[in-house]
Amino acid sequence: MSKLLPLADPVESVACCSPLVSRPMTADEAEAAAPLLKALADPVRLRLVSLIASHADGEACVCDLNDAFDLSQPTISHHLKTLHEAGLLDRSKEGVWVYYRIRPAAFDAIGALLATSGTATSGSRS
Amino acid sequence: MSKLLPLADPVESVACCSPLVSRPMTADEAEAAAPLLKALADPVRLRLVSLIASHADGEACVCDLNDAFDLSQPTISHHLKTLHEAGLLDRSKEGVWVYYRIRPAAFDAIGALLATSGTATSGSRS
DNA sequence: CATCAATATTGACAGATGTCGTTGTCTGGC
DNA sequence: GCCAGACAACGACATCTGTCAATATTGATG
Repeated sequence: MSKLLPLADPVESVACCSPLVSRPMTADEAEAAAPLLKALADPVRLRLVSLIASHADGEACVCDLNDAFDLSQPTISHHLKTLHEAGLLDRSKEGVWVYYRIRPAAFDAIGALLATSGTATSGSRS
Repeated sequence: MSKLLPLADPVESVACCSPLVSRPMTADEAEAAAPLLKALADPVRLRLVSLIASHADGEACVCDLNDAFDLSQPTISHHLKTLHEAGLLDRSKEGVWVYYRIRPAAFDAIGALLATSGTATSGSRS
């Protein structure tokens, strides 16, 4: 499920001038992958994800997140919803509080995507 | 340059419940990183990058790219400009033709970012 | 039950984005 | 010098997005 695109065979990739990926993305694959990146492509949401990831257990309460921004509560709530609907965050309610947790699989998928699109797999020394 | 955020010490990360990253992203870091993702967060641009990456040498002529889509030439040109301005693609003119090439460093940066935000570093088994 | 605190939902609005048609700018060939 | 082809820039337009204020919902508590 995290295999969005087949990478070219490692052996082949090492050779001088072979393509970076074995075949281009299909339109459907692109349509499926774009929403994940879109959800992440906002400074506020990036920080939200980062904040949650930097908490112990990779989960954080909305009340903590609200305080980290100068934005209104509904705005934060909206961004969290966006991330949740994209499948990047899990939600769980505990009493009055709501906790959001990083969903690792989604980030793995994006990682695979990027390794695919560019070169990021094994850190090219630029 | 590709180090957008410091990961938690590997040693610590292995321990049960320590944070995934050593510290959250700053607002400035997020503002800097978001445009890269935003440039990539579009189905057409994803396919463009993918198409270029799947060409030998990781470069492709605009004329080839235009034919792969049902969109107008100006639209493709616009998307290529977006990717170029985000630093994801390099441009070079050869006679009448213009070639776009994957810029690996930019993708490395995004890769580091994601390893940071989520878990994608070492393939978590979901 | 009344009230308060934590989140979500709704509605509104300015600004960004994707697309197109048209026009402009090169470059190479006649 | 002129024309045709490859690509970029411009202007227009509909849609999407981020934000807020106001309101609703839900759970704990007195």
